Amino acid sequence: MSQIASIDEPPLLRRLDTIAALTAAEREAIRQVPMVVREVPPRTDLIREGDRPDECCVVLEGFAIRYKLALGGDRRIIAFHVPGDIPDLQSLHLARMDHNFASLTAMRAGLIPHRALHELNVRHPRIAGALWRATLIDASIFREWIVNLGHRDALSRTAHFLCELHFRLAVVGRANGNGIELPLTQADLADALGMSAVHMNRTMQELRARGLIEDKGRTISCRDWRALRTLGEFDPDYIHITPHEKPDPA
Amino acid sequence: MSQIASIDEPPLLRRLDTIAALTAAEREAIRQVPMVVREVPPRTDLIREGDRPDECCVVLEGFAIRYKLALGGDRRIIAFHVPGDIPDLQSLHLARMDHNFASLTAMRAGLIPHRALHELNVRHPRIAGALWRATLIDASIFREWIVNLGHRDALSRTAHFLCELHFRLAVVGRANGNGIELPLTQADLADALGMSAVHMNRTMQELRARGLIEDKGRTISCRDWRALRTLGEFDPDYIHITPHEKPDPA
DNA sequence: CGCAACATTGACAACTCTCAACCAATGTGG
DNA sequence: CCACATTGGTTGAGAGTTGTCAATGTTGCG
Repeated sequence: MSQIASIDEPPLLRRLDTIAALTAAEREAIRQVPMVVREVPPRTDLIREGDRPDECCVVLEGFAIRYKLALGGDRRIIAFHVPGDIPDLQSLHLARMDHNFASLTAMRAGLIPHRALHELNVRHPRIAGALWRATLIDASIFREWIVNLGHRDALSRTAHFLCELHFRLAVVGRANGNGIELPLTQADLADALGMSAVHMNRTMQELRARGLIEDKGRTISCRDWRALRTLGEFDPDYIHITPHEKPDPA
Repeated sequence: MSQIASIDEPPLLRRLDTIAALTAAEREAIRQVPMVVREVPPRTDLIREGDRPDECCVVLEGFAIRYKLALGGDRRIIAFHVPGDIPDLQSLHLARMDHNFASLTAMRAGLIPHRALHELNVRHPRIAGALWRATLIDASIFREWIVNLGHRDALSRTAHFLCELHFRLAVVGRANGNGIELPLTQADLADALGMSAVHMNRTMQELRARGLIEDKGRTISCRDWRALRTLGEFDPDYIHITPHEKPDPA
């Protein structure tokens, strides 16, 4: 019924393999979808609130965020995206964007016309189901963020975020052993985690002091993810990876 | 192409009318979907984390919540549901529940087998689109909660919540003028808004002291929703009501 | 070298939590 | 009808967490 994705699988296919068991025909159909590849500079808006996009964007390489702007112009990061994600998949059925979507690092993006996705959905109902499921996983991650922001203190909130990032990167083969790339500045992190940059800084120091993380430059590493998971009450079930692709639970 | 829902429209149809312009045939197909009606006592779990439901539940009357349980057993409310909502629609494509779903008040629930919904989706792609959209609106509300919990203080957080509730009730014709039913205890509210019950109490007092709300029993009313919206930075765009059904923006 | 972006620090204020008690409304049993 | 238990709302005091402001390091890069 399905094959395991190889390391050099295109990011979208690799990601879809983690949420559905696709047939060879379905995989081929996905490969054939027309996609325009575009190199996006760091910190560049791709979609703004109020836009009505007619294409979706796959993250092929690099990192992206979604954010909202407060009345005062403050930015509130609401989601973080890794290769294989389709951050604006919702635009397929929800015409008006209610938030912004931007690159964080330099990013390679794959643009797929809505029309092509609609055709794919009609021709391959199981792919439609998989895409629907992708948006549902998106929502599940939001729910977990609600818990994280509403009910955990700065330290475990940060631990939880790092565990989620590590897990999601591992799923698509982007974790380097114990380390992950963390392209967010502390101010970005603070914004995503609902705290001030100063407190974010002190929280990172506390994590380092406890020996839970080490960071050199843009990379963060952790000798004991289990300890970090305990601190952050992290349980990856909410990311809904199908068993056949569940990554090493180290 | 579409008709405006009448007051005594079944809640699901009334809700779907606010997110899609359905044809008479599509509306009839929805009416014909087999649904078992069940009376549910207050505060009763309908679905637990780990369950794999084979039906979806429409809220016909009353209120429901979704929540997660922390390791220590603490409950974290992640969503609030009003008549017309299908809180577990995600189970159609995401087999394993990652959270719990329970009645809050006495509730009339309509249970629809997944099979029937899948058939409906196959036969009526535009209904499938509308249901997909419903799950996307769900996700949009989660995003707004992320902003609310992460970036607003207790007072405006509470104001925002009340505005959302009022708006969503108004959409399905369940607001009584300036008042709404608020069946949550202060402890429930505190839990949903990520604060302690004591602080919730003081926050409600502050809202009353400022003349923004009045509450008698299980009902809350507000003379000036505009002021409350300003305080809560509430803008209903994220609820994605289609223009033809947009309720009075008072 | 010198700028610019990011990280870090200290002092202080503000917000929110915890604990522990008390009040008010409601419902039940005797 | 009252005594009592239960639930939900309220209060006060004190502690803990987090935010703000303003300044100082540090690093990378033109």
